[in-house]
Amino acid sequence: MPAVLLDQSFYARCPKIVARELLGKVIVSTIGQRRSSGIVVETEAYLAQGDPACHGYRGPTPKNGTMFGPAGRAYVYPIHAKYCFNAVTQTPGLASAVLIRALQPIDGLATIRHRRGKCDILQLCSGPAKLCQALGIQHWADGLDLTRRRKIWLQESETRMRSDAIKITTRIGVTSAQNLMLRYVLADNPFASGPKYLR
DNA sequence: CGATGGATGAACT
DNA sequence: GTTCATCCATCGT
Repeated sequence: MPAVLLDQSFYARCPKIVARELLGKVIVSTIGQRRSSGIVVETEAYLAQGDPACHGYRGPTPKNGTMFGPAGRAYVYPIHAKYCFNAVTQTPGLASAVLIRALQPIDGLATIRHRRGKCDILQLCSGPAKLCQALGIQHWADGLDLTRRRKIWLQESETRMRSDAIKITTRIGVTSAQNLMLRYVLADNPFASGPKYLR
């Protein structure tokens, strides 16, 4: 019996709620006939209103258009020769999303290690660009419908997490709105990114 | 067409 | 702590 796919009603909510509830869910990639997956252990919310760090803050552009579209789509953008993966939240017209920042790898470890060129399991998906490389996600995935079981999707976890304690901190790497507590991380999880005091 | 800058990551000291 | 390679949409000539 296949795991329960996260549907549009899951994504079509406030990004703070979605960011919190995505922790412990599983992201699956079936790119290149290879399945790779991991448990989401760290997310960040980017708000439609009052959040200058959000890419949609200054209105729609060709680059951020996906953020203004329907919930449950992937918003993938290039940064510093790498990519970051977000799930679009709320309703069309509101540019909000949740950035997936770190995973605990589950399936396709050999594929992930090959894509990453690294061996240490703690370093495979501990950062937004790292997990994109690990799962084979690139700019072509921008706009992809995550509510279909096609190439990339998110589903309920079939295994219980060791701990479900959640730590909330400021976001990593943003230069504006540094005061907002919008980063969600499974407490003490070694697969998360950032320094230890942020876990 | 060249310059710029960013929700980064790796390799340094 | 630091530097810097690299992508690509956007913006200013």
